[in-house]
Amino acid sequence: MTVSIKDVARAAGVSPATVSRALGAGPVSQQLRDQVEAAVRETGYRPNLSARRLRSQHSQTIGLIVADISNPFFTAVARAVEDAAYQAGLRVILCNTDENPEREALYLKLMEEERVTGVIFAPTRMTAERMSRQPAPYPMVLIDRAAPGGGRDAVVLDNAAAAGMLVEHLAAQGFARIAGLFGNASTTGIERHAGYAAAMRRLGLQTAETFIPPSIAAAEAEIGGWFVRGEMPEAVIASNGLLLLGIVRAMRAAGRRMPEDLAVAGFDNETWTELVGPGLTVIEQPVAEIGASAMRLLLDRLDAPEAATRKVVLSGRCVVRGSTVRK
Amino acid sequence: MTVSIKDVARAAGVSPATVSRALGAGPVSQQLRDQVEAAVRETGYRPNLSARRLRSQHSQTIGLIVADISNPFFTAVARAVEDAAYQAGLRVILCNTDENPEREALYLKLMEEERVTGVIFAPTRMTAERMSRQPAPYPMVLIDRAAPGGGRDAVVLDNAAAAGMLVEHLAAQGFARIAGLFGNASTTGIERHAGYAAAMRRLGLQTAETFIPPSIAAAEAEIGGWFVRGEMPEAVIASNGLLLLGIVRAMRAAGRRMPEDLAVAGFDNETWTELVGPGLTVIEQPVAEIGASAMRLLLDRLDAPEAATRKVVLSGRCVVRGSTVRK
DNA sequence: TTTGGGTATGAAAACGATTTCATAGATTTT
DNA sequence: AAAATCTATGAAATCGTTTTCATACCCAAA
Repeated sequence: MTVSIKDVARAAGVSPATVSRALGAGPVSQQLRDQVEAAVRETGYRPNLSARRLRSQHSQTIGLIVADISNPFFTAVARAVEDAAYQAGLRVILCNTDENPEREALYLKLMEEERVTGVIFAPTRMTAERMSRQPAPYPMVLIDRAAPGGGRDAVVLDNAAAAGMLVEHLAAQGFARIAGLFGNASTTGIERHAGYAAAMRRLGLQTAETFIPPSIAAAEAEIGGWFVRGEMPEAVIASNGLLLLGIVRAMRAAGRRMPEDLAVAGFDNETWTELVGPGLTVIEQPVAEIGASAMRLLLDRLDAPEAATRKVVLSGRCVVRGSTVRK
Repeated sequence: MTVSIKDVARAAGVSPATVSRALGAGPVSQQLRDQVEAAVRETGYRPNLSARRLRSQHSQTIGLIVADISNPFFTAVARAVEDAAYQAGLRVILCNTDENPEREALYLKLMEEERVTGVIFAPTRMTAERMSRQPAPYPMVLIDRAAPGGGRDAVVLDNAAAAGMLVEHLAAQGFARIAGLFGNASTTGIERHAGYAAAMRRLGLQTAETFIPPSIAAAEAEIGGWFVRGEMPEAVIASNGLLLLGIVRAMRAAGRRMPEDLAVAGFDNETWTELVGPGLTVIEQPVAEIGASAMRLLLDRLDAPEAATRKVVLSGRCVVRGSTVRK
């Protein structure tokens, strides 16, 4: 039924080995090369990647495991990774864990069974901790969230500094009671909180932090509660795009205005952040550079499996908009 | 180096065939089954999917080729497809073409080489036309955009009806000069235009349509031009999320208000549409159902390769918000 | 002229699993 | 008790490639 390299060999009047060499980079005379090419067209031959991978023992494939494919941050990073991988002649298997440790384990195992060359992975906090202890069965680069203790190659944002930038900007605008809303599932939430707390302390301000699950609904409920109970800060920082969205929703529902009723700042410069209300002040991450750096680290790791682990820390950019600027 | 089924067999004191059967569904005594299980743990064995697929001649994998992974419509559909595929014991390879026919061709070929069981595909207009002529080398279901002439299984929105709903809603609100902005790369743009034109004719109104590339920048430039030249309609319909975003941007840049200066309606109920200005009136697509239906069609097709092709047409829902409601 | 070293090619082994086929033993039927 | 049927297991073939190994040829060097 399916046409194999043998059929092509027969059609071209050569041996299977020659077909393989002609299709690859082997030494084959121009004449036979042409014959093979013609036979391929004639027979409609398509190489079988499973057979190729099995025999040659390398998959030319990397895995990219992200926490949430509907988060623009990850789609942007994925795009950069794909571009770089394509340049290097590698294919990418994209997997989405939905921040679910079970699915993380599932995909990590699957990558092993696919015999991937390497993996780029954005783990939940739980799995990140495990990562720093266990050795991986394949080269791995962590993105967005690093393993505590740093036993792994990683590319991350300078989360503490970025959170500090937001606090300082808000303080400079005259806000003193600055609250923080942090995701409790990833290490970024922890780090951003640390940066927030440090900056507040530096400025002699009192912290007011809340850790919640990284969902729109959780943030909306939390802020809604503040309104109901009347315990309002002057400003609030959200540690990711989902929480930011929840805050905006809650404010609309309650008919409050930014920044008069509550100044709002957050992370991730998604397309819509410039369009709601007076525009939202956010930290913009260098998404393309994160993806490209991760790929670089992975390729380097393939060359030198035993080299010391490296951690690339990139800086965010503070995009100031109306949501934090007093008129 | 790598541990194979033979190593497990040796460790368990049985033949490789028995290991294979124990791991799969073969008839094996409980005692040997336990021995094998212990040997697997002991050796750290992981099956080699390439070998398995090569021998068993089925990949248990489907391809999902979408036009733009950063479009929430496609991420939502992808999620539904993945869930359904997982239920059916199939894996999904997700590919992103960026509306680029070259990348479409690349991935279609790759799917062949991966020997996928089937493919779910959202083609550009150009490729959709080719699809209706050429037979596919594997079962295929089109989503979002159908092949003209309908030689393929497909799941689509009733685009004409949906566009008609928007026109009628706007007309009912008292808008008469209703312009339309349509993407020129996909069949959806064409169909939505047809629905728009038909509804306008029905209502005795004059059409004013523009076809542009599906990008934020293109829409922004187009609308910006209208403002500059002062040739403003009362309302505008955008045929997809990107164009809608461009319109909103142009209006903010020019300091215009919705719906006073221009009523705005569009497609795709993305999270941010409820948050900008007075909220945007949009057609909400049944994304989960689209993904689930596509998977259903594909599974049916696998069962009955020669059955007549089917086209599932789903209805959109009109979500009315402030951008089209006169106060 | 003989020898040596490339070079292009084919035959056959190998990759790691599944599956067919054969067989020994247990169980049922006559 | 003999024959027939099942059942669990192992040996070996097989999937479609790539890669080693052997070989025949050609050309340059001795």
